[in-house]
Amino acid sequence: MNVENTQVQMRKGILEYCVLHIISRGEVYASDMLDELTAAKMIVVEGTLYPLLTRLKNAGLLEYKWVESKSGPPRKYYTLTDKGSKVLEQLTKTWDELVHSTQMITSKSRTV
Amino acid sequence: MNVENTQVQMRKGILEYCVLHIISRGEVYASDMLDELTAAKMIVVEGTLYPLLTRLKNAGLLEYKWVESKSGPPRKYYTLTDKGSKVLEQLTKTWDELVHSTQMITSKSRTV
DNA sequence: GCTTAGTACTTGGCCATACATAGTACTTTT
DNA sequence: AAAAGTACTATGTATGGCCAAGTACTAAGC
Repeated sequence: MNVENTQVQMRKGILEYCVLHIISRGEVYASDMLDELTAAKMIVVEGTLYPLLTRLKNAGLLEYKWVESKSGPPRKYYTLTDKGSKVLEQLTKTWDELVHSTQMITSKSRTV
Repeated sequence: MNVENTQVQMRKGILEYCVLHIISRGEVYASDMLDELTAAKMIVVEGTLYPLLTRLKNAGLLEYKWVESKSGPPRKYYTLTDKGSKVLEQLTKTWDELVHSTQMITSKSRTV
């Protein structure tokens, strides 16, 4: 058990929320998302993002269309489905509550 | 894939941070922690908390002493070790950064 | 004294996800 | 035709939260 590992664990689930949010703002493809996630220091690698997108698509939260690219192979541009929007709403609520709960606990100082 | 599952995933790692924080405030035993975590709506069950405490103890972050109880079996009262305090500091930083990163992403609104 | 209820802690198995790594397929450049 | 770059796929590992059943001790009821 080390700190790095806990940091990895902390990202679990939150990443899904962030990805849904990014897609909710307009059509994007994987590399766009990687750039934004990296910029926000929500460090993610290809091998994490692509399987996540596939999971979300299979769950019916996303859909995509192929778009030809001028510099390389075609890209999958993702958009949220209605179901995806609903899930995003729920996750937003969950995340807000989680932050609130954590704050409730970590804002207390020692009583001894 | 369902929302509940993601909610469970979101808790990963964060729970560890919360537990360390609770213990950092003074000696407590498991039921105390469960009460506080439940009060903060950070829903946790016995089967999650006890193994977590054992992991943290084996990692050298916690130590405990048995204390006789007037109403039931003896209790393990936990305290943080020096190592535990250091880890807590790091996790605090990690958590703050994660909240910040998530905010960076989720505060943007759609550009389309 | 024996059973019942309550409290505190333990254990084993399951599942989902983040990650590492390697690989496929297509396009453009040289 | 070969090399480099881009976009996506596939497989295997490790970890932590959860469920469910179980152990052990104390106190109360009959």
